[in-house]
Amino acid sequence: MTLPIQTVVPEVKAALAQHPLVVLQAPPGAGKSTALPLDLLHEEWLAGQSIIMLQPRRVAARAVAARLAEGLGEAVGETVGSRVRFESRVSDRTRLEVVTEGILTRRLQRDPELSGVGLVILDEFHERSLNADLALALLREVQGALRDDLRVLVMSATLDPDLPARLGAPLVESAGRAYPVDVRYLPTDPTGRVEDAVVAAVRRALDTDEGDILAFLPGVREIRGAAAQLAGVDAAVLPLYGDLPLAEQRRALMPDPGGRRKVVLATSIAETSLTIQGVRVVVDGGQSRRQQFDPATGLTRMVTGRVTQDAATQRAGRAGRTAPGVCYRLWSERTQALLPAAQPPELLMADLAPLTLELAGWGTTDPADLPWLDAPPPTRIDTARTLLRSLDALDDAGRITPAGTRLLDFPTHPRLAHLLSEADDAALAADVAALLEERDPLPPGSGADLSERVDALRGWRAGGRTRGEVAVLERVERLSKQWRRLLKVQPDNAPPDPYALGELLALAYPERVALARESVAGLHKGRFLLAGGQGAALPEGDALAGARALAVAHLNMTGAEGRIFLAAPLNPAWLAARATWQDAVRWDARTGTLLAQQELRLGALALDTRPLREVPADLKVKAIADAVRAEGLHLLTFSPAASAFRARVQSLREWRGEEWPDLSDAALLATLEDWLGSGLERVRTRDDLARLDLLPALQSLLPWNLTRELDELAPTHLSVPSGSRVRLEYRPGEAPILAVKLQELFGLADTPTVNGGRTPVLLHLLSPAGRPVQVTQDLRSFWNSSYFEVRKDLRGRYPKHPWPDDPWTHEPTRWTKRRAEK
DNA sequence: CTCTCCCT
Repeated sequence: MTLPIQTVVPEVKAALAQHPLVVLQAPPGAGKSTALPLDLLHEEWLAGQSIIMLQPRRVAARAVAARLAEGLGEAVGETVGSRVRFESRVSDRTRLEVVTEGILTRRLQRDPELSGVGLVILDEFHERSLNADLALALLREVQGALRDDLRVLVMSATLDPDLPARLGAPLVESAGRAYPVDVRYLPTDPTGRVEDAVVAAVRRALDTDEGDILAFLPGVREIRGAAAQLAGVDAAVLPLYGDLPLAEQRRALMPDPGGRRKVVLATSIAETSLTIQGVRVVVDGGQSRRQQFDPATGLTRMVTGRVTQDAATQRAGRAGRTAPGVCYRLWSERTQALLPAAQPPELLMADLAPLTLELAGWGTTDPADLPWLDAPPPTRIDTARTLLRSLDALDDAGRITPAGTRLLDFPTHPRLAHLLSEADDAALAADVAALLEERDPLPPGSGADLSERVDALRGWRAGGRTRGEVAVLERVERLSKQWRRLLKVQPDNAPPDPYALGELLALAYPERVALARESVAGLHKGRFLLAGGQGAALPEGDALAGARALAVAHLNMTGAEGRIFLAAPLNPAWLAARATWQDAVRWDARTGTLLAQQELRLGALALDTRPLREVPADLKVKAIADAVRAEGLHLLTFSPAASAFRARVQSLREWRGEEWPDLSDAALLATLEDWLGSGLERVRTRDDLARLDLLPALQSLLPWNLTRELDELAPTHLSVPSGSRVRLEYRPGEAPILAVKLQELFGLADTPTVNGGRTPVLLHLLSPAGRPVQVTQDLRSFWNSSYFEVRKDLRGRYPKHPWPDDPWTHEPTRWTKRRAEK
């Protein structure tokens, strides 16, 4: 029986002969992983060099290598080899090496030219794993700079019409091989529990359909709930998820030994990684749970969301592997159209500290320089750099340090690599690093103390009593053994010093060393402040609650306060030895006073305080300036004279340009230290602030050569015909107001001006009692017309004041008629 | 009741 891929093999060969980068799209069952690579081994352009094929999972890498070797009638390790973590099966004869993605990254670090390799195949590229994206970026850089003969074949199981164009690569398409699957939509209440809906659909399928049933749920909790509800049905109900011991996984994958129908309740592990025999019905609950990195806390957390279209297609396809099948989707056809097409690439969601360190080791200080398909977000890179600097792995320019280069020798997260490379007790470091990487071997509710886990591991390894889950302990021990080999140290089964555990954790999580908050009566102890500034609490009644200081390994930030799941006590003296005395000068907004002391600080933690005898002036000025910026300019009092000065200068800035300083609220706030600095040195309280005389400080902002121009162009007062000097009211952006009794202006034709004659004032003409009767900028037309109406209204009310028939010739006066006659 | 999946 020929495989669909075989019809396009000549096309793939021709494309690779001419292009360094080729995209192959082929659905599941085409044979692209298990047949095609063997056909490429003897191509002329390969020049006798070997092929590396990447797989995202270890199980898949081993299985694919086995199928390929079988195709040649050989065993793995001859022409076809495989290499995954903990297991290498290659020989001198190996020409095709199936490896997991991280292996290639390591190999590129050691040998950037990838000597002896002519072709790299990236399988399952549609998954867009972080390591696949990194591998592609590095390989394209190698092609451009070092190896123009190196070829890359990108293989994808789903159709992405943009991919070839975005890579500038030709596309080869192949058909797949699958039986038809009848997709039926069964909308359910989206506010209900997903396990209830799945259980109902499974019961229905047991009645109406034939064959085994595979149901998708978001996680272990929902799987357990559904399994409990299905306990009575006439079928074998089997859970399937990644953390399940291997024997139980096998029970879900194999036909039921008793010949009963199977109902497999699975997480997304059954989408691609594992194939279940005999499935004819898929029930898709429509949810999936994924990890998301939160740069604000440096933590990854689990997020449950809607399934994506490409994942739903994969899930449905599981019903058609061996015969025609049915897929029940527990949502509506309308919802289906609204689902996102695919998950974002892992690179955009993940913790980028490992990637950033790899790239620094590669010599790339700015990851943006690589030819990415989707570039890693710069803010995430910044977060990663901050962490890596705190681990002494990068310098301020983003270059890798000698200590950082040592971290790359440990194939694990840089945090754990730092723990391993800097620890005094290497045997303990190996155990702790392994425990931190694996799932908790102890059951839920076992408390947060790391030493309980170390005891469990060491007790089990010494052959004493066993606490915890053996399958997990075995995985932990396998990791620990790898670290012991690298560190050249023998295992140690003695009980460790608890403080030594805390110090190890502090190497990996420096921002999570924590100090107990002062306990408030009635509230439970065990609340801590982390050096990173976040608050976190131990579970109620935890044995660690009495500790003064902790090093926290695992926590979850749900609300304002995090929950601590794994930690070790820390000697407060150890913290103090790493802290530094710092002058702390702060404005206390509550009391409105300046607080000045010295604090023994480590990040957000203050371990001790002592009085500060002499307060450095610059710190004081900055603290008060920050307080004014936080609370607002109203903390200061602008006297009428100071306000008038600001208004005059601001008016001139509007009229004459930016040679006049900016005295707006925003500008004054931004430059507080400059113009008010020396004044702030004497301030201790909010009242001191309010009493500051701002006028001299504001005047200092005006260049000396403009002080005379200020008085000429924007005088404070104008003289009027009566002889009075009348105050002007300046309003930036508008004409200044001259408010004056109209009798004082008799005979004046032209409206007075400021700004060197360019800006007429706005006259507020007042009654003898000082009430405005007319607002005008045209005095001449006032005397000629409206004056007479005003006169008619007011003559009777103010008979002692002059109201002449001819305002042009009457003597201007500020007095009544009798006083004027005297 | 933190915990989908995976990797050096």
